Amino acid sequence: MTKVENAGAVGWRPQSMVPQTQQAGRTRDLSNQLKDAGLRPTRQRLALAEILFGSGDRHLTAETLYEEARATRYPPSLATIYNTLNQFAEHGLVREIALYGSKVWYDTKTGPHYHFYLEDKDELFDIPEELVPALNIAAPEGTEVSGIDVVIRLKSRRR
Amino acid sequence: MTKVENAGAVGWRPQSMVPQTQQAGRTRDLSNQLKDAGLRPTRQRLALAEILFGSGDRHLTAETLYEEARATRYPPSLATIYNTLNQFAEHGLVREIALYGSKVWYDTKTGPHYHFYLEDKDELFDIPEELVPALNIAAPEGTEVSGIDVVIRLKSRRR
DNA sequence: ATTTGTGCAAATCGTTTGCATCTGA
DNA sequence: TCAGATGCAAACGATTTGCACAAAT
Repeated sequence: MTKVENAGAVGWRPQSMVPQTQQAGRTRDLSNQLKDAGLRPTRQRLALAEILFGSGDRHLTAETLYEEARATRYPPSLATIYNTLNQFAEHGLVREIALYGSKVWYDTKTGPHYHFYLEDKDELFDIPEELVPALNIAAPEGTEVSGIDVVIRLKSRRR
Repeated sequence: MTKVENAGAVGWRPQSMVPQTQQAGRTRDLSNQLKDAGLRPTRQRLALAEILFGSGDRHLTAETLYEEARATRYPPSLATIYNTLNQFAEHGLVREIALYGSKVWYDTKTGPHYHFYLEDKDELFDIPEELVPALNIAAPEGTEVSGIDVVIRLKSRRR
């Protein structure tokens, strides 16, 4: 990754958390959502926002998003996908997810919650709230918690 | 990373877990430890094993290990460092740690436990057992837990 | 004598960046 | 008008791989 600067956009944070006008995601709304987050609603950003926030919560990688976006009216270049995802993350519209050193995943659900990662299928999904016990671990002296990442890796039960 | 095959060596696992003759890590022991794990005790592997298991638990990246290994009698090439770490991981001598997309970390402590990651310093360390509540989350139908990764990110408390 | 490991350099993969060109306010 | 976006291709950093050579059994 090599992104020391942008280190502020990972995991959930107590902070901001822009209101996410899910559903009824008309362009108007998405446009405002972007503005509220301090981002200019450009064509490609709207295209991506539509994909990301148009329907329920999503878990995807830059590559996945790129593929989906190719079908839209203003398909962004791969570079723009990366740039945009980073910006969205910086502005709290999506959150990054910690996984093994390969690709970075993005989650449109920004609040605190944990994940299941299905190894065989390379799929990521939320762990239902009710299954998660509160994880109240005291931070060491002089530090404070900036985020908590929990990933439970799963494999299909061997026959 | 691009390592779909070797996907079996991550995180803690209920399985094997070769006995780790910590302390008193004489070459003899290390050599046997490697043999027990099914790996030929070559010079460079011994050099790495010495660094990894010679003293207490360690958390490091390929780069870190490479640097330390340069000082030994048979300094392995960077490629060998990577190959060896992968092998060690596959054979349960070390475990990989899930962090944000940059480098992969390795932990010489293979049993189940979680981590604190100090963002400012790019340092990783264990969370003391007693602070960790058991995380008993039921795996979805047709799957079984293959590993649990918990990382609590910390930042120095802002003055 | 075989099999396995090692080193080097080249190759890959995910991601970032420089720069000339567009676009939204 | 003009700061901010976008696209492209080149640059990058971490990791893997192909192949000729060396070492372990």
